Amino acid sequence: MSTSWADSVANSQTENAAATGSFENNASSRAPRTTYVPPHLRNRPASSDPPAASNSAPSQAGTGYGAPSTGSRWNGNSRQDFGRPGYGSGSSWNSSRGRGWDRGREREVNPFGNDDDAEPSFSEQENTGINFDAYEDIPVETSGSNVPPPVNTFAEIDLGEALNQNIRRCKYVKPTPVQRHAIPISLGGRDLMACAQTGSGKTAAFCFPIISGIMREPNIQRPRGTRTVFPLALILSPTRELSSQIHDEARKFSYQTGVRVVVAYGGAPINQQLRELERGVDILVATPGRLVDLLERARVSLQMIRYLALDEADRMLDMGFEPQIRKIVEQMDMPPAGLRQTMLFSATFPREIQRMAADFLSDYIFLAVGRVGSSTDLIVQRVEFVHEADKRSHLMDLLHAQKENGTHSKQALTLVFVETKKGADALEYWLTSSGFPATSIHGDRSQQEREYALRSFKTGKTPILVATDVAARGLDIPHVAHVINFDLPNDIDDYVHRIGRTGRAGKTGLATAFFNENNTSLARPLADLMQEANQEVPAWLTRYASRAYGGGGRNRRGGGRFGGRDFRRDTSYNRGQDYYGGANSSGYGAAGGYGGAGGYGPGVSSAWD
DNA sequence: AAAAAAC
Repeated sequence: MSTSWADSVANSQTENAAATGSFENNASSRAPRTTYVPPHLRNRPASSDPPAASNSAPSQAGTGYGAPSTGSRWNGNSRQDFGRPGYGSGSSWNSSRGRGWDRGREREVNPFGNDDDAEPSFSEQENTGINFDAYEDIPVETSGSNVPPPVNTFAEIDLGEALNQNIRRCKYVKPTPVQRHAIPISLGGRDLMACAQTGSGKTAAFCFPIISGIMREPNIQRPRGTRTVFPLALILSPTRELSSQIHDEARKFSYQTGVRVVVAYGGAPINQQLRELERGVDILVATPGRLVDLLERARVSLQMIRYLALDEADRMLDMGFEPQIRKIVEQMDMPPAGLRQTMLFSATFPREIQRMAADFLSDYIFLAVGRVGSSTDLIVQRVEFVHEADKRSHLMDLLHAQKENGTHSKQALTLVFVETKKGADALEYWLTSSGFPATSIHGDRSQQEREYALRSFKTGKTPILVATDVAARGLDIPHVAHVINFDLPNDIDDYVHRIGRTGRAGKTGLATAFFNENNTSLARPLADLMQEANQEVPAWLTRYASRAYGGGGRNRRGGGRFGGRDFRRDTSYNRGQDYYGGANSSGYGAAGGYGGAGGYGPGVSSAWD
């Protein structure tokens, strides 16, 4: 079994390598994206490390990075913990972290591949592709007591040289808005509920403070002589692929910091994950089911957890996931709120979910980062009335048009969302039978198939991916030019997450939805969302919307505001009292909301990830 | 009603 798994990884790597040649300059450096690297592929020879990865700390101190004035702060008058000998040099990092991590025979795999020297253009394309100018005037709202002020550069944050170097390797020039606000809050030790957009560096926003915080406590003593491992940080996400993606990102950020990141999720052989855990783990990235398994086997203990992060937190706390999350957070051995630091990230935070989430938080700060204008400026949204029976032929028309347009290429991927797993299989079969290069991803496929499909899509081998909502949230897939809602979801939030797979990294995107009489409950929130996004709303859709089917769509959740509003401001919650006393808006608009720019109509959540 | 998430 493990052989076939390893083979599949090897195969996908081969495939990825093969794609490099035909994919111009942007595929090879994505090799480290491979979701799971088995041990026998992990120990690359030292010669594969790029020069920049060497441990010559002196040569890197403050080299032209941001404001150099603070460059010496980290190594100089730093906090007591930093006095540890050899800090910042991976070679001295052993006693308290994973055994053998730094031994020559188990060198840390360089997650940056070789793109430091060879292919700088990739990183520019993928990492600085973020349109920072578009982020300048973003409305930001914070509430809670004593909110730490935002920062404007990475350099003015005391993250540590090793982490700063990785930030440079990632080609992150300056922090995105969510990073500017969230990182100081987290470094200040505060709990956080943040509404933020994944494409703008959300993962980094919770990873940087965690990694930095762990680096500052190099001598944490953990129980020994047991097979149980004691991670210091736990990052939970709702899908395996998203956990895998977070793991890949976190590994880049923690390269040569001595901080070990391990991922655990279902569908993959548990033994390899156990071996990884035994080698030491500081940050555990996991999906809930597999984590519960590991906890019940007593292979993982949460008693040393200092940091808890929930990505896509509203999904993690919705009906399907809540019991598992409560079990993990409240019924195992994790320190309670207040004794750990908890960070919840999501785009949409329905009031009910916020209320529930407050159980996991202690004196938290609420942070909402919006976009000027509409949240989906970069995405052109179209809605077409298509009867159920006509959907396939209509889809084919669209795909044929793309093909003739020349947009049907490896650089222009098309993501087709359907409502059911069966529907995904059927549509994939129909598309491939019709000569379209398509594959599919959904929860009834094996993990191997899922990861192969995602890779095949990303590399352009099959530029059409049929997906259920498993692919709706968080996944960062470059070059998705078109998202087609073959079946519209019932929840406007899901729509928002789905179309957010395109229009990323400063690129424009197109989102087409097939609407018919089965989607009437979505008419109003959809029309409102599109209007707020300055999209053309068909007259027929407006008519459907005005009929107010289904009691107004999902007003029940949004409560009349977009997702980014602190529920503690609700009068029903604080009963006329100024509950938290420390409300402030960071210089943007009135405290009451967003008014025009970035705001949404009744019942519509924000269009963030 | 569906999807996701352990074996």
